[in-house]
Amino acid sequence: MIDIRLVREDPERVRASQRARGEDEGIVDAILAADEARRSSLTEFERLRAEQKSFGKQVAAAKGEEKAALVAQAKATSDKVKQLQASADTASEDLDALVRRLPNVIEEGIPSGGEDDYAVLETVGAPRDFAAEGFEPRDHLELGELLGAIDMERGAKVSGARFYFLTGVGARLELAILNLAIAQAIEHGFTPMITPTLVKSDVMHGAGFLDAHADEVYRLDDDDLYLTGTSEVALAGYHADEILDLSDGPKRYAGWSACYRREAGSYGKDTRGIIRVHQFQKVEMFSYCRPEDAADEHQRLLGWEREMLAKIEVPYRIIDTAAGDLGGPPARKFDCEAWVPTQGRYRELTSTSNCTTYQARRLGIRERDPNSEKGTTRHVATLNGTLGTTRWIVAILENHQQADGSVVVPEALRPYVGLDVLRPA
RNA sequence: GGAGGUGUCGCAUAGUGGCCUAGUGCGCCCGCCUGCUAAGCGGGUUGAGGAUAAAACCUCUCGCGGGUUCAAAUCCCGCCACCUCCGCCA
Repeated sequence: MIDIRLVREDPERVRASQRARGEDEGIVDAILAADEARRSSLTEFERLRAEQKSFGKQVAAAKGEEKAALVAQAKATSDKVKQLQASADTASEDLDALVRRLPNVIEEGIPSGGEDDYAVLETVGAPRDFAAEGFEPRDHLELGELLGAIDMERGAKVSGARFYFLTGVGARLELAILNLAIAQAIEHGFTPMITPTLVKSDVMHGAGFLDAHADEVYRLDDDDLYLTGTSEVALAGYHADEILDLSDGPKRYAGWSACYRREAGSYGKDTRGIIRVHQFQKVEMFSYCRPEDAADEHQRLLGWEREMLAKIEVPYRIIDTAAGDLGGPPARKFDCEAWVPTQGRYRELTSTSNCTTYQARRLGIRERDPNSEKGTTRHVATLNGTLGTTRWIVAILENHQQADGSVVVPEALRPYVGLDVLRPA
């Protein structure tokens, strides 16, 4: 949710953001009208309510017949107050519903357009030339099966399509990635967190995951709970309805959790292997910071992602996601995509978003405004970014494979895997 | 799952239908006093929204949501959280 005051004060900026996203800009005028309607009905209600209250004191003081007369008189006001309150409530709800439909206002200067309109900011490292090395690279699943690391067949037997078992060195490799990520996060001052993966609907809503992509989310109907697709949700809800002290800098958490995604609408895409699955594990950075510090914090999160990618020694590129591909909460999003040799293209390994005050506003996360002498509050900014996921196994296996099907473990992972080379069983 | 209890302004507490515009103590902030500190004295101290050039001011907020009433922290219903006990279970 964005600040209604921004719509009032700078509607053109909001319209421009909607245009860049390829979304309806007429909603801005609808919001302005609804805001006007809310304020006038609120004023009307408050005026009569004040009248009712002062009249109530006269009733309390009166006795006998006089009191009976006053009570009768007060009755009429009471009905009218109820009516006005009802219409003021309706007007507020109407405005709220409209404002909640509005995605975050984009950071100025990011690319306009949709999925394919991203800008490549940087390419790091070069893909290996397997032809020059004299062998055809195997894809991650073939390697995974050869190494006894990935079992898709039994995953499907037990849970259906897009489920899998990580076995033996596969399980060790996943734990290694996640533990390396947690270790790095701790080193940089993050608080490690193991989060709930079932959350209430208001937290799911607040984090912004039930708007455009609600069909991506698993829902437990009997309990009115949702399975989270990332620990970002629980970490955003962690400080809901609190006033934080950010005077010592951002509050940074590293969440470790299983992640669940329905992958509705991706039938036929990435059906092979563990690139696109219903359940995986992730270590996610999450930061609460001051709004004016958010863009810098975003760069810091990106920096920590790059540090992790350097440790697994894979070629990758960084893209600046186009406005129309952001989703509701982010104002800007950087993805790091690793080279996947057998696909001949880059695939997302990390994603870092600056949600500015969008999530915090919905979740009621505030701080004392350092610019205010009266100690008023304001909403904080929230950001998130990936430090490691199950999918990283794909990039590691394919980029570090050798002609005999063995895989060299990147040095930084070796203490966590406990092996220098993974060899076919 | 069942029974009982509790939920008030940062903390502790008072408040059983109108005098609550929610009192008091502690803590915290500002000031006075004072060689310094403490004590003492005076004032301030939930959050949200509206109004305003800014204020004064107005409305809402006593776990959350409904209801009764001219009037609700107070009465009624539902929900949630916590505590105690019983049962069941990893």
